Amino acid sequence: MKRAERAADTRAALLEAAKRLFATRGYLNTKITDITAEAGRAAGSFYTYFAGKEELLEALLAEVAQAGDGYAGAAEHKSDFSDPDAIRYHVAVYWNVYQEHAATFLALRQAALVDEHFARILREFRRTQFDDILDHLDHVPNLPASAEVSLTVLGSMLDTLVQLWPETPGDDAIEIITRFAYRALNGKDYPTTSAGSTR
Amino acid sequence: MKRAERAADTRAALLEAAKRLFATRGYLNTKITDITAEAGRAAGSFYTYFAGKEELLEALLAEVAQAGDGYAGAAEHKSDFSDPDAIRYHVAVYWNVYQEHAATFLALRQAALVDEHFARILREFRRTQFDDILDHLDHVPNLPASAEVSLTVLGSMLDTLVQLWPETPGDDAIEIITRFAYRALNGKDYPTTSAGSTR
DNA sequence: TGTACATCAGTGAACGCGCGTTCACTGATGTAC
DNA sequence: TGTACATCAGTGAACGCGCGTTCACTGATGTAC
Repeated sequence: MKRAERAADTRAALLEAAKRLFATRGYLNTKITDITAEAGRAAGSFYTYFAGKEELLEALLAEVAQAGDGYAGAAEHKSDFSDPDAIRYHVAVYWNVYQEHAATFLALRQAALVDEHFARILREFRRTQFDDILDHLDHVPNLPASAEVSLTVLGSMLDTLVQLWPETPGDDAIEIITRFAYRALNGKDYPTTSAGSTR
Repeated sequence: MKRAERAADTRAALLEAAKRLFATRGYLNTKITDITAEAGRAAGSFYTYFAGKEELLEALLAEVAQAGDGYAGAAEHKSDFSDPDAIRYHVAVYWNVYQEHAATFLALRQAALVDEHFARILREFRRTQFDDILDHLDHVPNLPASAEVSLTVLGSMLDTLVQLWPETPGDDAIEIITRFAYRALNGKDYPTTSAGSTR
């Protein structure tokens, strides 16, 4: 095996091991030696690739950012939240991206509690999402509060649920949240479709 | 000054100092020596009153429980969430209790991330609240999902907002959340009252 | 009321554990000729 | 193609920092007579 491959393997093994441990015990409870043990390497190897746990988390965040680029240019999507399909689309994207990178987001949230640097990253991440969607409320005629406040409440809902229901089948969760959000934003229900049953 | 008074003073000073620090830097970032310094005592004094940071948090939780007893027997309250006043009442109680003990709840949530014992306490606390309110949905005719799921989503919303808006004037926050919740649960809006303006 | 001794809150330097981080070493891959 | 040396991924024991925790000591309050 070539040197470069070997190195790439070890780096990847450390990242994978970290994700597994973050998902089970959380970021704060995971020691660097736990990660190297889980990855089947010696403690010292860690520092060949990362200056510390923080830098490893940065690497995981870079993975997310890269994966996110796929969605960035996503074809035309519905963007008027007075249309349930538009809400459903956005909820689904959020839900799927989150599930895919659940361990990383969990780690980021925990790191943000203890480290101002990651707190800032988390704030900026949320702010970006917020700004990207804010205009989707422009044509909702009967919001429960200002657009900013309505969107904040909505975001907080999603944020918590995605942590609370790690095992709920995606489709069910998406439909429930969509219906909840639609009702709250529009002040009325939408007709149940074939995909819209809540049970 | 009598001995007993002196002791009570120190214990109280430690608890107050801890709350102040938890509120600003968080539970996980607060060292025991930070607490004693903030309270103006020597490091060793801490252990006269608490076996560790965990036991201090237990004492803070006991304060909350004691304060909560005041609400427990609260006179008849509206309990049908198809009535906006019933929602508003419950949101207000939750909001006020939370604001009062914000530092303690923040500490509990952080401790739960790292310590299974506190994770259990937090789960049980939420479960109690859940069980106390579940039947309030019995007479809502058009829920967006099952009562259990609807209530969970509602709870997650409250939980996050109360962390997110520490400075929002209580009345505004309560009205916004009430309107949001009413719409989501009932699939329609309620008439705006004098107290019901959202801006 | 006064004196002698006991008790206890409070102190802060010192100790030691846990874990992050280093570093001399090994063996395998890569390079030069 | 073969040999000698250089480079580099990986190892794990040892080191040391930060912080929780202890403990001998002080001085003030309480108690006994």
